[in-house]
Order: sequence, then C-alpha cells, then structure tokens
Amino acid sequence: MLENQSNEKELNTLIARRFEELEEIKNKNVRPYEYEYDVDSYSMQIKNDYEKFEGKTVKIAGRLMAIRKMGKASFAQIQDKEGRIQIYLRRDEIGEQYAIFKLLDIGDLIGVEGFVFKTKTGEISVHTKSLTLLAKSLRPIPIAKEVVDENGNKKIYDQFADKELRYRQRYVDLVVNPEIKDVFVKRSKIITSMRNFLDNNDFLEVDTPILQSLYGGAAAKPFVTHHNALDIKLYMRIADELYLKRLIVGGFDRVYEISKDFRNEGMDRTHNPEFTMMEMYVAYKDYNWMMYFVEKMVNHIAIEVLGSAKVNIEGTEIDFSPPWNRISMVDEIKKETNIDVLSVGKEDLAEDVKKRGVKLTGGESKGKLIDELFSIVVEPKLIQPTFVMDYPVELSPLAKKHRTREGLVERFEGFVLGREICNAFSELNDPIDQKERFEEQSRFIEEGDEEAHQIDEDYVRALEYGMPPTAGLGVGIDRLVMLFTNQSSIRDVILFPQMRPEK
RNA sequence: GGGCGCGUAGCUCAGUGGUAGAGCAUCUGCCUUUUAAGCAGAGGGUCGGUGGUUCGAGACCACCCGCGCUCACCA
Repeated sequence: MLENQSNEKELNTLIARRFEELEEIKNKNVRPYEYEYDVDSYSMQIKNDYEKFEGKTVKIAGRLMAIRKMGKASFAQIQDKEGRIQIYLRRDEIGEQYAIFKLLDIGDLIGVEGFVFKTKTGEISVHTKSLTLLAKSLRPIPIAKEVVDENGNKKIYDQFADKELRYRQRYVDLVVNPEIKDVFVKRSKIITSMRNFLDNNDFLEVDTPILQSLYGGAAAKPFVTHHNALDIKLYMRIADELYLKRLIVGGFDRVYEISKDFRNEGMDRTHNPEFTMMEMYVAYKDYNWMMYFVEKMVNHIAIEVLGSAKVNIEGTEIDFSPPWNRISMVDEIKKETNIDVLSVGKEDLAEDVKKRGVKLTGGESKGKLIDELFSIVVEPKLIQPTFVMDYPVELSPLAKKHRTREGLVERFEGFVLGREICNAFSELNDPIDQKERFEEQSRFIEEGDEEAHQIDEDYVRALEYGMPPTAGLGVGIDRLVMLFTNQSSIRDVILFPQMRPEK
C-alpha cells in the first residue's frame, strides 16, 4: 500500500505506522473520515466564560495537538479555530472508543462531546462522554509543544521554524503557528474596510482585463503568455490604470478595482511577482482633493481594523488622523541639501548624488537623479504620515503637468515610517501631451529601458474623445498590510508567496 | 545580479580532523486528574550533492543545488 503513497523514505516508518492504525480503525468498523460533526462550542469561548459552561455538555471539534496517556485514562489537547482546550478521557466511561483513542495520533481531527470541568490543577477541560474520529492524519505534523507559565507567557518548544517549509506548506504553518492567522484576518479586514469606505463614497467596483495585448500604467517588465485561438501574444497586467481611466472617459465618475497585478521582476522582502493593488479614479477632482480623501480613508481603516488612529508600529507611535503633513519634493530637498534640483545641471546633480554613495550607471534621467537624492536625504525622515508632492515630469508619463511649477507634475506619494504607501496624481487628460509623453517613453525603450511605457494608441484615442479632469490613486495593499501588521516581509502577509517549484 | 549566512533523525538543535549525538516525536511495557505527564526499554541517519586534501572528512578546500538575510529597482 505504501509504495504508491510515499516516496519519502525518511517518513516511511512514521507514515506506515499511521496506515496500520488506519487499517485497525477500519477493522473496528469505525469510519476514519466522517461526514459532519455538529459543533456547538469553541475552546476560547469555554475558557473565557467558564462559569457559564461549567458542568454543561458541549460538542467541540478540532485537531489533536498533544496526547498524554496514563493507562486507563488520558488527557489530550485539541486545537480549534480559536485555540486549544484539554480533553479528559476514561476507559471505564467510553469503553470501545477508548481503544480507538489509543490508535489516534497528533494531527488527527476529532469531535468530542462531554461536560466542562476543571482538573485538580485548575485546567479547564472537557470530560469526554463520546469521541468521534473526523479525519485520520496520515502525515506527522511538526510538533510544537507549548507551555503557558504563571505569567501567561507562552513558551513554544520545537517550533516549526523553517521559513521555506512554512511558506510552501502554509496549511501546516497555520496549524502549528496559529498566531500568524491574525495577520491574515487583519489583511481581510483591511480590504473589507477599504472596500466599504469606497462603496460608501459612491465608488463603483469594476473588473478590467488581466490579460492584455498591450500592457501599461506603470514602469515594469510584464509576464508574457500566449492565446492559442487568436494566436497572439498576451501580457499579464502590470497596472489597472489605463483601463480604469477609459471608464472615466465613458462616464463612470468614480471607479475602483482591487486587483492582482503581475510584474516580472526580482523577488525580495517587499516584492512578490503577483501582488494586490487598489486603484481608484474620480472625475472632476485633482490631487489636492485626493490627499484629503486618502488621509480620511487610511484613518478610517486604522480605526476600524486596529481600533485607533494612533498605532504603535515598530515601537513608534504613528498617528493616522488627518491632516497629514504635506511637503514639496524639491523644496524639501533644498531644505536638506541647499540644492535647487530644478535649476542645477544634470551633471552637477549626478556628481552630488554620487558623493552620497549611490552607484550610478550614467544613463539616469534628471528626474531619476532627483528621486535618488530624495530617497537618501528626505525619505528616512518621513516617520509620521506625510504627502510628498510634485514630482519631476520624466518619472510620471501619465500625470498632469503642474499648474504653476515648470518641470513638475501634480503627483503625490504618501509615506509612513519612511515607506511609501500610495501614489496618486492629477491625471493627464490632454491627449496631445499624453501622446508626446508616450513618444518620449518609446525613445527610452529604444535606448534599452525595458521598463519604459509602450505607446497605447487606443488610450490616446480615448483621451481624444475627452476625459474630465480626474484624480487617481494607487495603494499597494500588501505593503499597507505589512505596515498595519508589523511584518517586515511581504511573504508574511501573502498566504501563498511565490516559491521556486519543489523538485 | 552583488554581499553575508545556513543545510546533521519527523521537529528543534549540538557535534572545530579520529567508531554519528541530545530533547521532543515514533514503537513496546507499566500507569484512572495529567500538562514539555512520568518510569523502563527499543527503533530511526547516503551529515544537501559532486569532486578534492588527508592514513582518516559531518567538520578542511573547490564547484554545484536549495533556502534565509541584506544591497540595488519598484508597489
């Protein structure tokens, strides 16, 4: 039986033993994989409200996480969605079921009906009257023993700690390290809260294509795929921007999309090849309106998900309540370095950036140099929520030129703890200007910039029909979740992060 | 892609050139309020891979594979 079940010989003896137990269970005419169990109580509910439950019969279910056999009686711990609770079993009370219990392993899923009591040592437990096997586990789960000391501190022994295995087998990680569930619960709440906020502000949630014959809306390398019937090359989207703005042209005044985007780039603690973005566009508004909207929205999410607008993140108290600081990118650089990046020559600027320890290839545009300088001298100081306004035009081919300042566009990014959490601008709705920007980008492509924007003729055509003044916003959801849950790696806020395939 | 680090039993780890180890898990026996239950015993390893140095390599060297952290770009 085992030959086709497992080629992992190091596990064979442990797994083989469980197959034997499975056979013994079947021989006792017990169903090893049940159809349902009518759960009526949960571990923490019982523990937190013991007075109410004492002596009452409950039906609980979960995974066996510890077994302490003492001959004709046993203790065990089961783990359900809320936590762990001890059960107590006696042979003289449950008879044949006790023989079944002896064939169980850590990891098996069981249902227990019994009454709630406290042991001599004070542990709230369920005194088993009836035991039901719900699913036999054939593969040993990594054991994590946990002890709670008198101060309530949890100590865990033999933790399942290999990060690679934790990401690859997240199902095991969630069982053995259940505290990580909190991150994913918060993630879900953040998205729900954001969606509700947008819906309540008259935004319409829409879906735009993931497979696109022309990608755009950001500077990034795409994933390429192929459609067989049409025999065409298709790209997976790198951003939603251009389609959402087509909808603004069409007369939907407030639209948003919470979507997966895909960028074929390196992976590290802030980059996963697929990631979640929220993009939204609103007609007849500009980036000033958008700043008010963003600070209200993030404040709302913080209160709803974290319970307060003042949040302790990495030991620093961050206050999300409006208004956030607003600073000008170039003015702030001038304040810090006395360099006027708009009037200084590109060569002098490159020299200065190099002096600050940045390796340059020589091909950087002036806008890129300004961005570098800003990253070094200003970004680390942006601890409390801050909007950085007005970026060099070269960096923003889809943003509208600043109404008064030459060389800049009306764009802002929100920063918290030195990290960018959103990007927004007054959208470029002048089709002639847009076409010129695209043409400039295509020159970058010819010069070898793989991430420069392609010319999207249909998008220009849409603008030529007329797009109202529009404000647009993009929020990297994974990064926002990292911030709100105090996680330093994107892999810890994505349930199944991208991994190299197992051999 | 560069730099640093890691890879030994199912899990967590020790082992600094001389016969592969510990705790937990597993198996056998005892044990009816235990709790990292306990007591007595047993099994379990291609030390990531390949080559080299050496009388002798888990350890030293080279290369390869995998992973983590970090730097660069971004969201």
